[in-house]
Amino acid sequence: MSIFFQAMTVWFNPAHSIEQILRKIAAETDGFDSTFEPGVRPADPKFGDYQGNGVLGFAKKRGVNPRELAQRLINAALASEKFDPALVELSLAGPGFINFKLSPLFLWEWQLAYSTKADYRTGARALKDGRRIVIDYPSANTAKQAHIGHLRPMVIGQAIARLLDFCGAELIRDNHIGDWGTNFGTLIMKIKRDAVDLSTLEDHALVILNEVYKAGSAEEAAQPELRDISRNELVKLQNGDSENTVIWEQIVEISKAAFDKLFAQLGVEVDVTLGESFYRDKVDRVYKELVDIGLAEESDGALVVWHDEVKKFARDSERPYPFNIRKRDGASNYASTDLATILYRLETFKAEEVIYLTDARQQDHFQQLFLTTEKWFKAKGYSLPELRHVFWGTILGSDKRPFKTKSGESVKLQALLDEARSRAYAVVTEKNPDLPEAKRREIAEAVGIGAVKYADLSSNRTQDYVFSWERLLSFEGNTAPYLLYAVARINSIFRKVDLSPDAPIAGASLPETDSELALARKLMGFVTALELTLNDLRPHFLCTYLYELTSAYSTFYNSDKVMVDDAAVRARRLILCARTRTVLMTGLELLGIQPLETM
RNA sequence: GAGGGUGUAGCUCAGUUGGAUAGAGCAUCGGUUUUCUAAACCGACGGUCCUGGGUUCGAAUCCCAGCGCCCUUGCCA
Repeated sequence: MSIFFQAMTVWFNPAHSIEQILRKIAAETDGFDSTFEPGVRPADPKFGDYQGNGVLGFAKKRGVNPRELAQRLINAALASEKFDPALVELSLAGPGFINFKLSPLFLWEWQLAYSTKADYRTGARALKDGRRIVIDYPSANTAKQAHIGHLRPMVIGQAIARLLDFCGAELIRDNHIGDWGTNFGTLIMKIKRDAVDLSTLEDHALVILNEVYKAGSAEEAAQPELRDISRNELVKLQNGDSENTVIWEQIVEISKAAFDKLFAQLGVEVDVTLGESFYRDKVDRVYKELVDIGLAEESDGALVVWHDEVKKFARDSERPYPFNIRKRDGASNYASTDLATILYRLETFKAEEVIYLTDARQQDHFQQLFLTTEKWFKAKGYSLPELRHVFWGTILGSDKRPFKTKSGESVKLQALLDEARSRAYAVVTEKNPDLPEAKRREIAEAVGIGAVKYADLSSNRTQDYVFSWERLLSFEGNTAPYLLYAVARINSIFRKVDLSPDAPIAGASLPETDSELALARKLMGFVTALELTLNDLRPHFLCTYLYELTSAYSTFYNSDKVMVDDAAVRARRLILCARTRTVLMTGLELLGIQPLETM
């Protein structure tokens, strides 16, 4: 690095640093003031690495020539000596853009300064520095076999949790299971009617429970008088009846055991499991406080909260739509327990932020929940955590209808995972018939499960997406196999040269070829990708980045041979391989996908 | 009726929140291997960004009015 510019170190996050420096310089430059926002963002590589657009809007408001103003800022920036010309080049372009082009020296210094996962982690920690966040996931329901609808909360929730953790949040993963709902009345009714002995069911217990519930519901539909019995069983349970409590405990245990099996396969981690039942003695305080502050009132025998300022929820709207927090029969519902849960998370976990993960259909519920909480906490003087609802669309089949089996049943999650494994195994066997079977099984596990996860993460979560085995297991395009394959090829190179990918590599020259430079640039983009992903909690930003990085690597791999005779060239290419491997592996792990040594 | 999501290449999807000539993958056509894993790479073809107005230096992106599809809309979660 130039000795004349000792103030300038290689910025971990260049867009941020350039933005900050420019803001400071502008404040001391004629024609600007402290309201000036430089607007620095990544640029199309043909223009540079970053561009600043802020001058355009600023100049327009003041009726001055944007090009002249931008030039003045460039001059001031150069005079400040904050921009070492050996590292970054500034230029004026178009109607008043400022382009920043990083030199090969900068790109290289960056690779040398930030080389390990720990380095990235250290840099990323600033993003959520110590913030106490409760993430509500995957919040499975009980007494029901998991189906494809349970995939997204597990996969998306896991990715977001890992990301928050990586970026420095103090995270509590709270599995808020649905273990206290109306369905237990029906279940207990049917279990008693048929004298089902839950303790003898063993492995297939959940399947039986699933069928018991279905049969029970069907009978209720046919014989409405059974509903009263079910309702009574629920009331008895809620009042602590010992016989019903034993049955309830068995059901919950069976459900948890089944979900634990899926969690293990999908890598879902949970810190606490506090289901709805945990809050059964905490809802009375909610009713009391909401009534005391005049927020909740009786309506048709139920206790409800009206939000008249929102058209849809107002009491005088065409279809009244209150937030029902206690049912007419006095039983709690998920609004009651959700409210009690927020209070608990504030008082016990000291949550500064609570993130809920559910599908898009529950948006009304969360809007009402958040509105109610805001008013309630304000009236009581409780501090209000930031409340976020992270939602997603439906998984569709090729007919654009929700993904179903050929017979029209919902696809069981276990069956989906098994099919992913067997399809991946078939492909591995076709491509690498000589590998031992155990090895092929191991690869199929990572590729199959990884592919299903990646398909779920790589498109914008708020939209529905079309599920296609052929596409998600393809090695072309934005897929897990494509990314995993790149990692495997890098590993192969290091085996060939007999070096550890994590070992320091000395004697490298600066990158020169187009594909080396493009790859080095892309590697720096990891920070921006993390930031973007975190802001909106949309994992597909990270996926898109990893795909682009892999694509840049593949181009490099095909055009620039690593194992060449020139030691300096070979060293720099090995460094690029090592960095690509680190970023890809770090990114894949954040997404919950296990990288492979070989494929 | 109200609210939310959505509409971009034949198909599946991106598009860093208003920036420069709208991008990928698949499909189609053509090319690359005595070279580190060809499960790869390179190139060509392909666009009324649903329609019509508006805002401005600049719009796929923002505002208004329509149209299409999906979802939600009182005691399931």
